[in-house]
Amino acid sequence: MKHLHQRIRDDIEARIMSGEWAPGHRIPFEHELMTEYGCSRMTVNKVLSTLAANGLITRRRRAGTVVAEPSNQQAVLQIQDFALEAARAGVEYRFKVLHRSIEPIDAAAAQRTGLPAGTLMLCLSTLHIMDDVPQAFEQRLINLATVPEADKETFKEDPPGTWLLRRVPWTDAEHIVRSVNADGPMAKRLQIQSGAACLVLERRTWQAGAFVTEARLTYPGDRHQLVGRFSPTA
Amino acid sequence: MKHLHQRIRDDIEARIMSGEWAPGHRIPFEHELMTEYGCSRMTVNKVLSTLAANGLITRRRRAGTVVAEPSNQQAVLQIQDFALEAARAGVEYRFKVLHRSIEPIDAAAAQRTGLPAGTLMLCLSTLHIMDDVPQAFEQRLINLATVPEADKETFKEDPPGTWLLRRVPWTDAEHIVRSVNADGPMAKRLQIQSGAACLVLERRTWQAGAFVTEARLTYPGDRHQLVGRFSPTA
DNA sequence: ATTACGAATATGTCTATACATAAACGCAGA
DNA sequence: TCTGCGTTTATGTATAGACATATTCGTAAT
Repeated sequence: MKHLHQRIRDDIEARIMSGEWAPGHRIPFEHELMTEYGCSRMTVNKVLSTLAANGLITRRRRAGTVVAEPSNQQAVLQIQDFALEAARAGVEYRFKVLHRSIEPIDAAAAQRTGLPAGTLMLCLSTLHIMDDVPQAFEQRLINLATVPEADKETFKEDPPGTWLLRRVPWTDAEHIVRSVNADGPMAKRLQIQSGAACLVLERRTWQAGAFVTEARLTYPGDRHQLVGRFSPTA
Repeated sequence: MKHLHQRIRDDIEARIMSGEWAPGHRIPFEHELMTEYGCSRMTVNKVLSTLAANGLITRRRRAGTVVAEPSNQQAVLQIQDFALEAARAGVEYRFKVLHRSIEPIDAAAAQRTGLPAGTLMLCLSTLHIMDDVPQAFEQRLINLATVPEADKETFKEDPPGTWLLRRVPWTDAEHIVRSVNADGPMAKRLQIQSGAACLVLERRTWQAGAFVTEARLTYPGDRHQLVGRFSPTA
C-alpha cells in the first residue's frame, strides 16, 4: 500500500497526461477530492500545490483548479564534464591552457553580460583532450570583481569550468547553442577540416545579479552532441 | 510582512546560493528552525520538503538535512514555435509539406524509438518559411498505432508539430542537438551554401511508454540558435 | 443597463498533535 | 575486536481545525 499523497498525485497526473483531462479542464475542488479519497484537506492541498509548482495545473482562489495549458516547449540538455565522462569511459583525459591574460572587458562582451565597460576579466583559452584527440575548445571570461581568487589560481589540477563549479555558486544561467563552420585557427586546434560544422555552447552565469563567468565551448560536430531526457512531472 | 514559509525559504536559499552553506553543510534540524522562527514543525517541514524536491538539499531520516552537491550541469533551452514567433515579430509565416507517406519503420528508427520493426509510421517532411526565407526543415515520424487520427489529418491549418502538441499529450521526451554540414539537397531546401553549418534538433516523445513522434529539425546555422535561461530555485 | 457592495466560496497559510519509519547509535554478548 | 539488537532520533505522512484573502456572484442602488 503506497502513501495516499502519492496515490492521489498519480491519479491526477495519469488523467492529465492521458488526455482524459485536457488543458483547461476543471479539476475537482479540494473538498471533493477530500471526500473521494476520505482524507483531510491538507493532504489534498499539498498534492495540488506540488502539481501547481510543477506547472501541471493552475489554481485560482474561488475559481478553482484547472489543467494548465502546455507550456512553451523546452529541451533540457545535459552538459558533460569531460573528466567525469572520460573516467566513466575508461579513457585518458587532459587539458591544456593555451592562453591566459587579464584584460578590460570588450564592448561586445560588456553588452552580453551587462557589465560596465572596463571591468577586468580573466581570459582563458583551454583545449580539452581525450586520448590525444581534441574534444572541445573553451574560451572563458571570469569576472575578477566577483571571483577575485581566480587571479591566483593556476588551473593545473582542474580546468576552469570544474574549478569554478566547485567554488562559486550561481543563481542564474543563460545558455545559447549554435552551429558554425570552423575557421582556420579553430580547425587547426580541434584537428578537423576547415569549414567543418561545430557545435557552440555559450553559458553565462550570475550570482544574485553579479556576473560570474562566460564560457564558449566549441565542439567538433562529428564527435559531439548534446543529449537530454525530460519528464514534465519528475 | 511576507508569509513565514517564503521567508524561511528565502533565508535558506540565500545561504546556499551565496556559498555560506557549501555543499555537504548540515542544515539546522527541523526542531531548531522551528524554535528559531517560532513556528510549527509542519511549516518548516513543508519548506524543506520543497527545497529537497527542487534538488537544493538532501534529507535523510535520523541523519538530518545537508546542502546537495551541485547536480550535473544542464541547459534548459526554449524550442520556438514558428507561428508564434512570426506573429510576435510581425512577419509572415507559412509552411509547406514537401512529402507525405505511410511506411513501415526502418531499422535505424526502430532502434532509436524502441518500436518493433514493421510498425507503420506517418512520414512527413515540412519546410518552415518566414518572409519567403526558409527557416527550418522538419522530418517527422508519427506512430500511427498511438495517434491513429493523424492518418486523416491534412495539415493544412497547422504544421504537424503544432497539431500534435495540441492534440496528443506526452509524458517523456528525449532531445539531441548536433551540428552538421548541409549536404546538397538540404542546402537547396534551406537556400544556403552546400557545406554550411546547420543546427539539428531531434526530439522524440513518448506517452506512458508508447512512442508518439520523432522530429528532426534542421536550422540554418547563420539564422538560428537555441536560447534558454535558468534559475535552479525557480 | 450599469455600477457598487456585500456574501459566498475555493484556495493559501499555519498550528498542534499523532504515529510511522529509516538510519545511526550504543550497548551487550560472543 | 566484531556482531547483533534494541533504542533513539530526525524526517515522512497525515489529521482536524482555524483564520486569511482573492475572486466571483448575486443583489441592491443608481
